This record gives sequence, structure tokens and C-alpha cells, in this order.
Amino acid sequence: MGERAGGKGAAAEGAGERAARPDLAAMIVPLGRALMAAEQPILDAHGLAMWAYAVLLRLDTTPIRSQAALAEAIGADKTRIIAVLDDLDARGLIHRRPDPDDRRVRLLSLTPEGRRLRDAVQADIQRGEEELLAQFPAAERDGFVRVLRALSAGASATPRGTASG
Amino acid sequence: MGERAGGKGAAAEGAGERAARPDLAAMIVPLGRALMAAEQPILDAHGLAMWAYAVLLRLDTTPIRSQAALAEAIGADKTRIIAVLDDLDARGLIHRRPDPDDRRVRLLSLTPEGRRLRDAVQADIQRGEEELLAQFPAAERDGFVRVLRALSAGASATPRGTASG
DNA sequence: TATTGTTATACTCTATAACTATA
DNA sequence: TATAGTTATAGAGTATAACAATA
Repeated sequence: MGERAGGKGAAAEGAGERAARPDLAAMIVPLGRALMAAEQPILDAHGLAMWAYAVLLRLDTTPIRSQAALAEAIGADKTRIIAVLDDLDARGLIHRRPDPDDRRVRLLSLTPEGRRLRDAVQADIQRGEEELLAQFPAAERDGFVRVLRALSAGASATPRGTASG
Repeated sequence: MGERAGGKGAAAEGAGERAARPDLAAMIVPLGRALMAAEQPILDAHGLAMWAYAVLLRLDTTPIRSQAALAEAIGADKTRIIAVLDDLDARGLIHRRPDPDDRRVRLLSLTPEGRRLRDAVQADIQRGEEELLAQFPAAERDGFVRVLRALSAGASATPRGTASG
């Protein structure tokens, strides 16, 4: 890999050059872990597991027509969310019934109670997040969220299979 | 990002209110996964595992005096990095020798070759990241990296044990 | 035969416990 | 006795394979 010479940024030019900033992944991955850890007590207080919350979030966005589609949408394995759906169903937070048109697939939707719980939990979580962001100037904060949203949207477009499939 | 009704947080006040943005964790965690996936081919090309790269990065920052300290610094378990250190040592990328003052602890440092490899890999990785960021206006990009650095620094300050530790 | 959901199994990653050596 | 490192073991999380129901 010899020449990183003429390039634009040339993050590490000479032998002992240090990079101008840490790698994005090296910052984002631990930060993600920390944010999840911060969410955990809130989820615990509501008796929701992390994947269960992800399901409630996704169902609220758009009704989904099969469990496999839901699983893929939240980046989970289809076998992994079954127990989650069992629990949510038993607690009356979601509807899960066979599609009359094709009784193999399950129609998944949120019950009013599920929506209420989702809203309450998300309000709690985002309240904490806003406190975290409040320490920054509005312009930086705004740029952060804007870029994050765009990168996140782009990332979820390439969930697993990648380009070559 | 928009002023919501009256109260401070109140992200979702009424019943049907949708949040103004996705949860930070819901964006950051999948993004972290995607970034790691993007790094993987680069690491593979250099024969480095993810944790090995983390070790090289951390050793370059500051020489470390014990494996346990290194493990904690990169958010790993002390037992998990042993095989990693074995490999890096065998390949001549790090020095690992007993401290003469206390022969229980190992002094860990980067060899010149290890530094070269680290620089090469990081240059590759950050080149890709810069391409990713290039799509955004400089101001947003700047705010993003700035806030990210601050949040990341704050997060690593609370690695595991948390307050009551 | 193909597909959805489900269950059972195996694998990977990570954390805990037990052991060796130094102090 | 206490600590750093190592090894062995067990656990959580995840993915793969086999199965039943429906088309």
C-alpha cells in the first residue's frame, strides 16, 4: 500500500504522524454501548427488553406484514424476535394474527396500549439524550444530529448482504 | 431540531405524538455496526483482527504498564486480549516483557513495525471515512465530529462500573 | 415445490472461576 | 495475603439447520 502521498487529507503522512482524529468507528461503537447502557434502566423500569423496544419503535413507524420483514428492518435475525413477539403479544402490546389472504404470514401492529408504552419510554429516553446534547452549542448539535441521521439512513440501506450480495 | 410544546423535554406529550427524531442510540448503534463492517475488509487485508487493531491504536497513544490496564482502556476483558497480545508479539508488532521492578506486570509497547502497520491501516480506514463525510457541508461535518469526539470522551469516562462501582 | 413461522442445534463471543508466578 | 497474568470453564447472544403449516 505504499503511496498515501499526494492525497487530499493524508491523515498519516510520515512514519510517526498521528491521525488528526480517532477513527469514527472507534468513537461511535463505544458511544453506542454507553447510550444503550444509559437506556437500560429506563427499559427495565418499563419491563421492556432492548429488542422489544426496537420492535415497538418499528411497528409504530409502519405496520409490517411479516415477522421476517420486521426482523430485517430492525437488523435482527427472524428466529431471534419470536420470543420477543410472544411476550409483547401476551402482554397485549401488539397484535399478531394470520393474514386472511395468506395464512402463513402474520400481520403485526401496535395496540393502543403498546403505543402508549412506546411513547412513554421514548419520551424518557429522549429526555436524557436531550440533556446530553444540551451541553453543545445549537449549531454543533444540529450538525451532529443532521449528519447522524443521514449516515444512519445510509447505513441501514446496507444491512448485511453488502454490495455483491 | 425543533421546539416542542411547552415543557422542557416532553418529546411525546399527547397520545399519538411522534418523536421529532429517532433515538440517538437507535441511530448510533447500527451505524457503528456498519462502520465496523466497512473496516473489516481493510483489517483482513492486513491480517489484523478488530481487537488487535484496537490494541495497536491504544498502545500508540500511550505506552501502558499492564495488560489489565490496556484491556480496560479499550473496553475489553483482560482475559480476552491475551491471545491477541500473543499474536501481535509473535509477529513482532509489539514488545511485551516483564517489568524489572515488578516482574508480575508486563510492559507493553509498539515496535517500529507495529507503528508502521497501525499507521497504514488507520490511513486506509480514515480515507474511507473521509469519503463518507465528504458528502456533507463543512460546517455540519465539523459539528458532527466535534460533538462526537466530546460524547465519545465522556462515554469512555464511564466504562462499566458506573457511579456506584 | 416454495415460503412463513417455529423449534432445536451449534457456534461465537464474552465473562467468571480456578491456577501459577511473583510480591 | 494480595496482585498480574494465564488457562479452563460456563454463560449469553447469535446464527444455522431441521420441522410443521400453508400456499
